[in-house]
Amino acid sequence: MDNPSFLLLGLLKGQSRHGYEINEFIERNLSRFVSLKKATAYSLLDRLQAKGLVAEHTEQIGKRPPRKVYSLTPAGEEEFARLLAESLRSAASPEFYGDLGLIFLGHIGREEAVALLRERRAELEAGVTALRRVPKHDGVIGAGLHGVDLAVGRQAALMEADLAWLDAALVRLEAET
Amino acid sequence: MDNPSFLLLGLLKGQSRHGYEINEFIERNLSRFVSLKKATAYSLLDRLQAKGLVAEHTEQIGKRPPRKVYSLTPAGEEEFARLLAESLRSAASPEFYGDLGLIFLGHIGREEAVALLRERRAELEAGVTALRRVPKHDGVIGAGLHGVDLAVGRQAALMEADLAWLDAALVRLEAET
DNA sequence: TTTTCCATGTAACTCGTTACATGATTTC
DNA sequence: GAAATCATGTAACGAGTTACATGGAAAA
Repeated sequence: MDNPSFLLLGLLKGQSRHGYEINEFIERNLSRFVSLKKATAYSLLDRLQAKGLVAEHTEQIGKRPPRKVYSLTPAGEEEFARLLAESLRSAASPEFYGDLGLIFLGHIGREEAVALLRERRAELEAGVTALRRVPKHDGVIGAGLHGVDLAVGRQAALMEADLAWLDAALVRLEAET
Repeated sequence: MDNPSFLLLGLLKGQSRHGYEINEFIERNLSRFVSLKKATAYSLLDRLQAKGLVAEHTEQIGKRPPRKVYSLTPAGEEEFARLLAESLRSAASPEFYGDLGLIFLGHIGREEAVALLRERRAELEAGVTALRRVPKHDGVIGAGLHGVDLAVGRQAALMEADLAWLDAALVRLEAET
């Protein structure tokens, strides 16, 4: 059970939604953080239904196109609880693949490397500033001290640490003969 | 052009290797950081050759099985340089998908959440300790102040920041009514 | 009246994983 | 004689992306 499924189950927890609505929600509120394409969401909802984790019923309002409304089944509730516990429990160490550039730093000239890392620094700083400006999502999903805001806070903290590390690395790199 | 390709091109930079050798190298030196399966590497090498980024020639030593030795073509050198610059330049913000658990924290009881986050804390702390103990890879890929060691240092810094954030978050969570 | 919104989907494609297959040769 | 090493692959599968298709209703 992977992240996309977890996301969909979470959005259906305590609230039925139809596919289009789910896609809208993701685009409007979560696009900064996750990327789940429409087609993927639709077909994933099908698969979740096939697995018995969500139930589907069709409804039509006025002359609008009919919608498929999904809601969690008991099995879905259980699975969501399991995934949530697992997600909170495990550390999911900050990505490493993005560090391939650092691993291969020896294949580029020192000065060029420094120049590129300075660009990275600028981008990172802009990213932190932008994140700190993100409006409060409080209540969008849960209530109280959690939800999107909590994740945003963690993200900002990590990016600030990245910035600090990068500054130190630049100093060391420039001190190299 | 994605991470797996970048990895393979980087391993071929300045040094021809055959498929088996590449897989061995990844397993022995990089398994902590990247996961690229054998079958994937073999077929990816084929694709890279089809794209003209690597050249292939077969050699046989004694009565051992014949090997396919790959090396970068000029186009491959160029592509690698491009990918390296791009990788160093871009910030590649520390993963967010792993934060889905935090986003859905509102769907679980406060005490249970705290208990799970404490488990996460322990795991994270163990991870940091383990990382700090990673033996120096200096010279494995490049030489000097870079290569795997640099990436390990960044990773450790990020994990320590994560730990600090987590502690603060726990304090706030427990202060909630 | 033209564009945007609502709402769902299909088809073709690429990518990565798993499990399996092969067969000689060196090491224990 | 058995096991691990060397060395490369294939086939089947699932997941995700892109581009395309549809068609009525509401808004500009």
